[in-house]
Amino acid sequence: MPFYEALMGAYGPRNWWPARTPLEVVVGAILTQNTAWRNVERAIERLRAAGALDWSVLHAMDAGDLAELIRSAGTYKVKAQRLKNFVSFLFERYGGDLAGMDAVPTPRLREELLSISGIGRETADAILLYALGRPSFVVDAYTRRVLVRHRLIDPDLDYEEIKAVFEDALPADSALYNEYHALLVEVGKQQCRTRARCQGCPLEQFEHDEPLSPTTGAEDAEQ
DNA sequence: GACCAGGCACATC
DNA sequence: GATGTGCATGGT
Repeated sequence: MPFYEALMGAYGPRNWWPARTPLEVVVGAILTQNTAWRNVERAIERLRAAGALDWSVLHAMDAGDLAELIRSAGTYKVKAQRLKNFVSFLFERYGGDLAGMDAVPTPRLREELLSISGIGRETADAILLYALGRPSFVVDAYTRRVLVRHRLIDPDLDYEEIKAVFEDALPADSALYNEYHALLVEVGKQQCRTRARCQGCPLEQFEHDEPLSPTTGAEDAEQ
């Protein structure tokens, strides 16, 4: 698995997602939409101070009050409603407990999450992977940018197609997906940001027709 | 002051 | 199906 190992060798385990509980992962996944993580952390700390990191509290809270608490995360009125949408879904369908989802197969659960207004593909996959431990690969702006810049994928693949590149190539292992995505974010943050060639990038050798990286490692999955 | 940051829904063509 | 726009804060 050279591509993965190149990243792992360069950065080591990342220990993503930076949240304490599954609830915080869900909240963070919604708040970080088009937003720097630092601003999300501030919002989560305000929620914690307000005692609002609790499904029942969030369920009972007025959307306007919630919006004020998460102001630092930007687009706060929109995100407050999106959080409320998720919490309503959680109570209506699963009794206000994420554990209620345990018996639901991942593909169906993903469809259910996508049916919630404000939960798109990346947010749904982040919740599935990082809050629920499901093997659902997360594709984000960094993933796309890094892979396109190193010519490992066609630039006009859409979200689901990029996701499939990984999921078809890798064993359905949530710990692996977790680490892989975290590593892609790390290299995306540090490299590949400008149009200039990535000097010293751990992926520098993975250009042009290098063996399509994410697929290496597939061998273990098949059979 | 422009531009970006771990998107998404909605309108429009 | 593809593209454009609003949402809105905080860092560089």
